[in-house]
Amino acid sequence: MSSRITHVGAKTRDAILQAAADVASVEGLEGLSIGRLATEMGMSKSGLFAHFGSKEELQLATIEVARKRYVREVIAPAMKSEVGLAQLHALCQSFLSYVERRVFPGGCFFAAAMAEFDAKSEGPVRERIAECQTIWMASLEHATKVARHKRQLRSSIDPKQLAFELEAAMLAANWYVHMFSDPAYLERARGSVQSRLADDATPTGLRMLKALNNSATPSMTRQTLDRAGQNGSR
Amino acid sequence: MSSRITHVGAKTRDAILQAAADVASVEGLEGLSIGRLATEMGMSKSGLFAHFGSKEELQLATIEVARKRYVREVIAPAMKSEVGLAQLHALCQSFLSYVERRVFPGGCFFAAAMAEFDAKSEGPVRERIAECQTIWMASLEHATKVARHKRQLRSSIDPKQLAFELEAAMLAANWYVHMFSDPAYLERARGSVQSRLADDATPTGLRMLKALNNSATPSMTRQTLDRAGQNGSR
DNA sequence: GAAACAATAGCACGATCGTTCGTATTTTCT
DNA sequence: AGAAAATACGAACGATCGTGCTATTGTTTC
Repeated sequence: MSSRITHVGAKTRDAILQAAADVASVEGLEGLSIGRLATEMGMSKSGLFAHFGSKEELQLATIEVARKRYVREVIAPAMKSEVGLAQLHALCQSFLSYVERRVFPGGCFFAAAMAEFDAKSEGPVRERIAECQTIWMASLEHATKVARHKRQLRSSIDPKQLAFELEAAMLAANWYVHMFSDPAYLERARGSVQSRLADDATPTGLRMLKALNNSATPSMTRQTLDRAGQNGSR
Repeated sequence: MSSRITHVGAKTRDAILQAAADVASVEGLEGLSIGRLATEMGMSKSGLFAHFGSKEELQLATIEVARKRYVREVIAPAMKSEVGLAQLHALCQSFLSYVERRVFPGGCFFAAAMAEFDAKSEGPVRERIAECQTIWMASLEHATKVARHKRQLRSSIDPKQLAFELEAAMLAANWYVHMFSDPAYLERARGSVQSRLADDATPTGLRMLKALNNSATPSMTRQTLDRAGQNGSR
């Protein structure tokens, strides 16, 4: 009947890891304790532990489900945009939306993990986190290169530098939004992204950016109106 | 004899806290364990513990010595520059130099602490970290306002936005330098700072930035030559 | 229905955590 | 010099950590 052979335990295993990703985004991957997680899942410590051979395996598995969530919530939506400047713009907006929607309760999982492990000694966990971060930066950089090749960004730009500046603004927003519980920092980051792209855009690119913003703002307005229109309906 | 009444224990207490700040920049303020710190200091756990009434007190005291170190290594040097754009520039260079010089072995103490506590529930430690971050951002913002008032930056700029973008680049450099052991990210951040300031500078400000860079680069060259000239002298 | 297997629970281990207490050593004050 | 105070130590506490081992439950398979 089921399209996939799904051992009974695979479902609980995934449920555990989803919860693990949530708590790790708040407490960190080291702060993630097996006992605490077991209590939260309503099962025994040893029962939960049996799904993974060690805490390190649990951490690595947690990273993997977090990565899938990140792909689903950030990367995939942006892939629907036309490659080039539109996609670069979409990646940034998608990330900021992902922070805003609290896809992970503690903010971006990978930002937190990078901050936690960047000074720590080597190990498989640290290595995997670094890989994920590299891949993300590479996709920003790749979108930049395509945009440049399509003459939407000036040929004189340094893709690595632009990717760095975009990511910097997004990361900073991620920290400040949570530290000060102030969503205004998301708007600051959106402003930074806009400036950075506009600074380096060709006239063609500028027109595209203008269009992207005109298509985004009305949609938000409509959404606001829709929500306002719900009063009295329930 | 001594100019300051210095209870004998105050010296060891400070030594403990200096070590605590170092390890906290790597392991985090929660990862800081009293037993580990006592071993590192070559003293008993209870003897060390007696200096603070609780772990929270230790954490708060650690933040305080870290803050003093930050003021000494980042703020104070920049205060020697003329107020305004020069000082804003100096604050940024000073921060990046502080990361480069590894004033804390795990990178910026407050960046690490902010990342660790930003999603955590309220508490005195989290609150103090937020305060320190606010003060730092305020000094960037203040320098920006003075620069604007002195007509070194355009009157149309948003000081909060500029401070956000400068801080974003510096924070990102702090993470990436350590995560990938690649000092090139410091140069990326320096480039970002330069671009951000130049973008918003008036002609007067631009001339000043040009001068600041011409005075910085030869000094580095001289330093390099000096070091090269040392061969054979010892 | 029995046998085989996967999944969970129970219990205990050594280690380390923050913390307390009583005591010994050192420094400071009178 | 002697009293008082500051400082450090050693041992132990309850709690929690990650991790094993054994038994019990529940689900497939013959």
